[in-house]
Amino acid sequence: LPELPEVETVVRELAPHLQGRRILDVEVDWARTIQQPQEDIDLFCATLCGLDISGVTRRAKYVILELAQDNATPWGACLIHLRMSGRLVMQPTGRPEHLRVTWHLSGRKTLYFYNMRKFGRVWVTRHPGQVLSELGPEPLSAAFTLPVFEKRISQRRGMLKPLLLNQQFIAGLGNIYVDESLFQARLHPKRKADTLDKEDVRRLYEAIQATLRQAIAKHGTTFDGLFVRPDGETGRQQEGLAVYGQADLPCARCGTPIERITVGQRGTHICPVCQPLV
DNA sequence: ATCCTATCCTGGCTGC
DNA sequence: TGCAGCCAGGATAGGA
Repeated sequence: LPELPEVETVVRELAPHLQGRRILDVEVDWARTIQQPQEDIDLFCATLCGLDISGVTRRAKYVILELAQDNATPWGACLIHLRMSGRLVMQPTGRPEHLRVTWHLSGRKTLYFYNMRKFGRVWVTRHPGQVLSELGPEPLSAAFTLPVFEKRISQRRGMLKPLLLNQQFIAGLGNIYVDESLFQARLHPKRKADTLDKEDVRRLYEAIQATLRQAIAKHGTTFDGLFVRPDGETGRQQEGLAVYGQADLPCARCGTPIERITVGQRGTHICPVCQPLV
């Protein structure tokens, strides 16, 4: 399930293929993929054609294809959100199933967007900041300091897990890395944000960053076969997961079987001993 | 602010 | 074996 580390992996590995290339033609095979201009395939394609990809970056779980005219004048961006099952790859899978968008580029390169469950969305906009305006801070950015996190969390009272999944509170975490971060911080996902002391908050802050950094270093998690890298390879972080998908297996810290519970209607994995609900 | 439900989707699994 | 029904999961919307 693509979260921040998976999207970061996609961006890093796509960039050398896409940077500086011109968009020659675009095909859309499922109109509802196009979020902006909403479901207007012809306008979407006409807008993109002729523009150049000047950079490939990330914000939260969005891939950002920065666009320019004549490789010089900034124009705007094409945003791609993979949601559950989206894949951005540089070669076709051999089967046309689930192919939603195709970008034909200069230099005989082609970018394919596959999306089995049709949740993924694509935007083309002159003002990407407007689409991204509601997102919370980037957890690995220099601006996301411990004092910033302390202040934000002190203003909340809800359960930790739904809070960390809230993209307006902090951007980029999903089900896997929230569970992993809470385990590493030894905090129960149902703990209320206003019951944490300063040391709890510090551990959570460190755990979020460490969890994301390690996952990026391992090129993301391919847990269910959904996430693949642009070259078709899988991630490696699934081998390093401590709790996610580890139900009934012994906790690496204390040996107690990992439990799968439900928190905020979401499947959740914990060690009941290491993460007590005080 | 917080919490719950519904919606969007399909492949895979469960149970009869 | 076959098939209906359920579930996961990111994000958002609407109601309590």
